[in-house]
Amino acid sequence: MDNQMKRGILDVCVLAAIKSEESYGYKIIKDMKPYLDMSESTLYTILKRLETADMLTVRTAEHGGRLRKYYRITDIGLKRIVDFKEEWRELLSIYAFVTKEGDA
Amino acid sequence: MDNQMKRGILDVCVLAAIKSEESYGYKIIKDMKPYLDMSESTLYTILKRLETADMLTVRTAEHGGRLRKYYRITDIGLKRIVDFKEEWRELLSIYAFVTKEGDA
DNA sequence: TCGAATACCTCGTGTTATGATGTATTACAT
DNA sequence: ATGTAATACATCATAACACGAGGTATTCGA
Repeated sequence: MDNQMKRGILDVCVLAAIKSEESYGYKIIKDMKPYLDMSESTLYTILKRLETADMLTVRTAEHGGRLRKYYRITDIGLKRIVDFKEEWRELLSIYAFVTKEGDA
Repeated sequence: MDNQMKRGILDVCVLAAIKSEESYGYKIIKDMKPYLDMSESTLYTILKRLETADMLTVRTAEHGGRLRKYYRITDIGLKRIVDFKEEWRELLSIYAFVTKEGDA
């Protein structure tokens, strides 16, 4: 998918990936893979951003001799998903505009 | 709607606005208003970009003592709209991902 | 033993939406 | 006649942000 197209939805995708249970970077990318490709550099940037925005919390834990950072969604993060659903309605309206009238 | 969210669809919206018949900047903004707010600076940037990409052609004509630049979509522009419909399917899949499983 | 997988991170770059600002003319109300 | 909105175009600086390239370090299977 187009780079620009991804803006605005990547954040929400990451939040969705940790919605039901906490997860960590490497796993989030793999979970999202079937739906959307996201580079590691992008993911870690987003995770930092979401943390700053208090949409998720982080905890570091050891796993198999390596450190993992587990991310858990917050109420603010959950609200972001709800807001996205609102925005989706606007998107539907725009999609209708793009595909309507004198359609080629 | 979120600023970032608009990326990737603004181009297509402008193309859709001139799809059935040529139009000009000021009118395009008004036509899109019910669906999406776009500032003038954004529109003229996009029009320039689409022209460079050969997705539209321009012709200047006088109207009521003022100059207007009329934009007409090209085959490449029409193809862009078709491609967008493809991308839309991916978006639907992402939307499903965001709203599914353990939904809050 | 050696590469792939796991797991994290930073930095520079290119794209781009927008507010602020500018230039002109026309239309309309006061 | 005077001013204000509407029409119509454009540029520039700025900030957001996705990504490739590059870096570090450990574990595990061939």
